[in-house]
Amino acid sequence: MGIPQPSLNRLPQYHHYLNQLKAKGINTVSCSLIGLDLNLVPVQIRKDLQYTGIVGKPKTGYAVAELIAAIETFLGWNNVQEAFLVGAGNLGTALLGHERFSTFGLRIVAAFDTDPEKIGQWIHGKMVLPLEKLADLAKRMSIHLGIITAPAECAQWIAEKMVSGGIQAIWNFAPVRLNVPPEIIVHNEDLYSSLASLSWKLAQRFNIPFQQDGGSN
Amino acid sequence: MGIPQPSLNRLPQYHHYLNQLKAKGINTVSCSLIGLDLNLVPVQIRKDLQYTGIVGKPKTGYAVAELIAAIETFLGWNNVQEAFLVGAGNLGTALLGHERFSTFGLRIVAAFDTDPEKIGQWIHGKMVLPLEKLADLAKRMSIHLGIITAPAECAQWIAEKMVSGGIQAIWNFAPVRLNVPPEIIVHNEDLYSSLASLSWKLAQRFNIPFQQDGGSN
DNA sequence: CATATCTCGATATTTTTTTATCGATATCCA
DNA sequence: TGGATATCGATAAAAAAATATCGAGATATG
Repeated sequence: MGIPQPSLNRLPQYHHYLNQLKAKGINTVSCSLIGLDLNLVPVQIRKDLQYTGIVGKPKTGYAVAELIAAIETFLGWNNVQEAFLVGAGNLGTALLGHERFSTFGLRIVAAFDTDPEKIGQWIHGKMVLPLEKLADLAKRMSIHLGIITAPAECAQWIAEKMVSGGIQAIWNFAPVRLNVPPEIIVHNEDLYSSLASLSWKLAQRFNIPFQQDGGSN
Repeated sequence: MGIPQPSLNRLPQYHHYLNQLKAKGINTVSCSLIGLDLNLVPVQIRKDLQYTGIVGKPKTGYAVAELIAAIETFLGWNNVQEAFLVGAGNLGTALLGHERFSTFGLRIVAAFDTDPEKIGQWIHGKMVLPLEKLADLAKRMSIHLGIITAPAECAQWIAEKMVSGGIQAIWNFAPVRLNVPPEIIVHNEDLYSSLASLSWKLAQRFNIPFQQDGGSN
């Protein structure tokens, strides 16, 4: 893997924080400061940042701009990936509207759906196309990334269309495990899974009110 | 913590899978089978399930229905939490429309916004109210869960309103770290963070095409 | 009814991730 | 200019999570 998954997940957090610093005109930052603001121990931050290849200066810390650039380069955020999105429902529409994705290396170039009502519409400047055209278009436009925001029932079928169109990575918002060839990168964004931790913690709070662990994480 | 975070995150995956089995009329399941379908090693599944308190039978495995119930009880999904959502934009609308949340212990009862255009509208059967009313209503209705789907700039301010209204847990979709009292449970749902792993893996794929690790996870 | 096989649950081991420690070095201040 | 201090980077230790192993019990089969 090269970098631990948890470190990978923290990098965008640093990225966001550093951009705030930059906006405030702060040019240099230490792990101690980041840790103070982000509630993490400095050593961990230092280790995470080391994966990006950045080097800091003792006593001073890191150059904010350099650090931002290092994270972006490391994550591949400076060469923008074009993506197709399938499922122009509520969630799909939300993602299509997220203009800020382009700052994070993602540009959704078209949406697909099977609903005749939706096909032909423009959502946030992107045309909704019939799903049958996906594979062919993906090939011709060399699209490597697909986003599934369709209902769980259709997800597998959509994934197969994506794969047949040469798509290499799928960002899947449907709560199903996709069955695809092993070389395809699948990232599941399961809101229910996320909700689970929250419910559990909340349930704990109300069932065992005397044992308040106070962790905000 | 009681249960490791990764285990907690896997439980909904099992839950979903088990429901599929149930729908197919399968009454009993072993960890080996789950593992085969979900691409996990049986021991890990067994350990995860043990946290829910379920006991299986050698040779047979677990009773599907019992197992589903055990997970739901463990996660607190059978006593539904009512929640307020703030930010009736694209993402907020998407979440308001997710009727299935109620199956997972979550019922969004009202939406809030500051935009006069939105206030008074009904979105998926939920009224959009002015944000000023949040704290008071939360108190009166004993709402313990808040969902933030507003822009990053407003998130901190919204969080404070929630806290003042007695809300105990916040599901935060804005990409900012919220500054709240330590006893408040905050769960950040950062799409950019999620995107990071995906971008990184995709970048790896295109930069080092000869080192195909083939991991679909 | 005995034996082979499967799977659980518990314990042990390995791996991964987090946290601690320490010497080296850059900056600040007297 | 010299010493105090903060912070990095590297190495080491600790904690957490994943995986392996094994005995015991349940079911099927001959």
